[in-house]
Amino acid sequence: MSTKAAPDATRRSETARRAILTAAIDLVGEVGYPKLSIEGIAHAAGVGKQTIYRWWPSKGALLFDAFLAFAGEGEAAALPDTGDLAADLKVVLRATVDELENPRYDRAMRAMHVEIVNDHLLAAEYLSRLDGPMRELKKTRLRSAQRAGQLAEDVDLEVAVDMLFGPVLNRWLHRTGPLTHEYVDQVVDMALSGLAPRP
Amino acid sequence: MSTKAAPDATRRSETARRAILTAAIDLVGEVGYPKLSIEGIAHAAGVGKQTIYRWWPSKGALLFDAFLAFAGEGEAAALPDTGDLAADLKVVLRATVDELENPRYDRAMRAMHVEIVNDHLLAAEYLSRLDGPMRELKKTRLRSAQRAGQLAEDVDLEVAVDMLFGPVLNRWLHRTGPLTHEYVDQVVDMALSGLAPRP
Amino acid sequence: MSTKAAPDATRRSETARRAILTAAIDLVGEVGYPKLSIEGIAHAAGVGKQTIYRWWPSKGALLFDAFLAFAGEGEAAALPDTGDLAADLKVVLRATVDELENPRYDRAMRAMHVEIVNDHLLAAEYLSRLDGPMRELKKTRLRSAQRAGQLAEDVDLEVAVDMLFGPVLNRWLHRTGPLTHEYVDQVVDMALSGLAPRP
Amino acid sequence: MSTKAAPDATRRSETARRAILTAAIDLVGEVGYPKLSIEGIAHAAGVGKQTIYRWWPSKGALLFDAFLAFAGEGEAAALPDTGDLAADLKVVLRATVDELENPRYDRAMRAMHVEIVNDHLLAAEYLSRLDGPMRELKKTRLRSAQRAGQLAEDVDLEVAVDMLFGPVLNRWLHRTGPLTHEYVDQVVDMALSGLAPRP
DNA sequence: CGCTAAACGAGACGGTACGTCCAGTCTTTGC
DNA sequence: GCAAAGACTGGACGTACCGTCTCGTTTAGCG
Repeated sequence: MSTKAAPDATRRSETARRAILTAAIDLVGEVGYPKLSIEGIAHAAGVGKQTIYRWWPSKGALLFDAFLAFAGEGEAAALPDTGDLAADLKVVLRATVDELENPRYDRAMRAMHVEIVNDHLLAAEYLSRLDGPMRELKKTRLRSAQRAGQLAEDVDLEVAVDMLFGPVLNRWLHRTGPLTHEYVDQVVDMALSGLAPRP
Repeated sequence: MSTKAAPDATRRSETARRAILTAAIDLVGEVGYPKLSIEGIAHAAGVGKQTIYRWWPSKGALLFDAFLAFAGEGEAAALPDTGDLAADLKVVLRATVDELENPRYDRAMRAMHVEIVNDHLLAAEYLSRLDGPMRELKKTRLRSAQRAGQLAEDVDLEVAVDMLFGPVLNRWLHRTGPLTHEYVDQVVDMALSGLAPRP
Repeated sequence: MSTKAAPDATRRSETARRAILTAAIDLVGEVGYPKLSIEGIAHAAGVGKQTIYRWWPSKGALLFDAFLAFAGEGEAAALPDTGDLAADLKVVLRATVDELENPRYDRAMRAMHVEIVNDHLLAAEYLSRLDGPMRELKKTRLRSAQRAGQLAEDVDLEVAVDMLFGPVLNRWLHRTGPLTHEYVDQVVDMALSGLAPRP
Repeated sequence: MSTKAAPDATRRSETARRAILTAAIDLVGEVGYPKLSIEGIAHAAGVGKQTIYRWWPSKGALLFDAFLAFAGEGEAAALPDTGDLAADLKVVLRATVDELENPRYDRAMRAMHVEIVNDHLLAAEYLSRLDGPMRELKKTRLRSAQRAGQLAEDVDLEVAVDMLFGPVLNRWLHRTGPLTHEYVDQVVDMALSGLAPRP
């Protein structure tokens, strides 16, 4: 039995919640993650610090919610399926890099990744609430391709998703090279046809 | 012309430098990156804080040097080349995941990545001093394979490296799944033969 | 208009305030003024440094408040007035030197003077809150003596106070000689009758 | 037997010594005592820190020497003796307040007093090398007046000096009022004739 | 006159304290 | 009766100096 009363979510102020999430996203975009502080968010949101601590266990969790609330809003329910797997994947990956090139989105996304890298719980949360659903959509599209004979039957879809998105995400995070449409096209083509020579 | 006199490197204490780098690596392994402090490193190294600030501009730069000093020591000069590309790549990637599974290495590596993600200058340093040389070794091995007809002639080696290592690094950083030998074997096979069905 | 919000005095913790003042006086008595540090006071008072910086602009101001709080507590409302001016003044000055001989008081007092000597604002504060009121009491007693014909009518009381207390304070601060009851008696007698021979 | 070789005064660099003393006086006049640092003096004098530490045990001792070297240069060998005691004393005291009103002198003098107040050894040094000789001159003049019948025969000259200079020094140090020629005239007159009414 | 030892400038070193910022908790007050 | 406001303890930040300790480089005096 806990001595500390759990906050009663029914009484939660929706105004405050929105203000906090908005302030968090705005601030991380303005000052960058390393200079982001709870105090700064509270001030910008016109909210007491306690109101933040009452509802979020960590800066990462707050950032995560903020990210979900804004980035996740216009999320598609399914990936395009024109029948041409390569073309569809290129569309999706090009959209992804376009998003990542937007400085606001980029900064928030990097901030979230920084938190995830060092916080197991947050990583789990991320997997189940953001990465998981997205991954499911991708696997659905790949499964459709598999049925259409455009993907080898013995391909592990989980790994296939990694093959397509891993290189791109990695290049973005580590800035190992420019993130262009040409690059993602190459990745898609290479992933589909393989590095080894075709007979 | 700078108004601030640069420290005179010839008078630098090698003892202090080693103690600081060692302490940094040790501490990041013990307490993790978010709880790592310059003050803590200085104390553990038996060194004044100023001695750290005199020689490193940021915690990230220090971490980077520490990482270079220790992780880079036993670095191979070339990747194995037995003639069997797939087997060689699997050896390398298995060794990589083994390293990443070592908690000490894992924590230091994550710490460095966190710094790199938010610090352009450090990222550039990382590219030129750590990632670049490693990438060159990988490309050399792939080039050899290309000459041997085990790799398609039109493959962009830069992207090929991304295809092989990106998925693994990504899974490690984001913990999207277990990092096993089986997984890297799958990645290598899939990258070489492609996702599309072979005729 | 200030950009920095002034602290809200109504929310101030009386507990912390008392602990800080007490610690300041105790520490200056123990380690002496030159080794007195804000950090030391904060630690001894079980208080965060910020709580000191929030309410006092300088070490001198804190010391001054501490001094006021403790030394000023048992302050007399008026100087003795038995009708015998010389005797009354000797009583007061003897009490003063007794206080100054108390090492605790002596150290705190010296510390305050050091701050005052180099800080105009603090000096002004000192004049209005400590020296001024005391001086008024002294002048009141002298005025009474003047009415009783024991003091020349054309004597400037301000200067008269200096004549009586200046030599004693000076000898104390500069240690130009022993501070004894005999000495203050001499000062009083000499100030009243003058150095020139009486006819 | 000491392990530490005493510095060999015969090899001492007169250039460095002068540069240090000059820099000390200049700096204390510019930045004030509380912001005066050994490092700053060394830099301004174009001298290594060690050269200061080699020859002076403390900042106070250095300041004291600097003060002696500059303030003591034009020191008179005797006080004026025109036969008119009051006039002579007024001349001396007016000259004193003029000096104290010079900001450069004022700051250096205050700095020295601060050191003296908290350092017994320095205070003793001050008494024997600066205050003592000056006091002797003053007593000599008073003794002359005593012989001329302008001073009561039973007056303790030590205390008499305090009566004349104590009030002025005190007003200067504590800024209890303006330091004017009128003020010192009043002090001299009052000290000579006494506060009590003359019959 | 050339050797040598000390003093010199420079500045890195282990430290202490500075004054600021923020984390996370606790308290008061206004709506 | 909740939440804004914000004071509280705690502790890391990056800076400034402390006093000590080498470094090479003059420089003085002796042999």
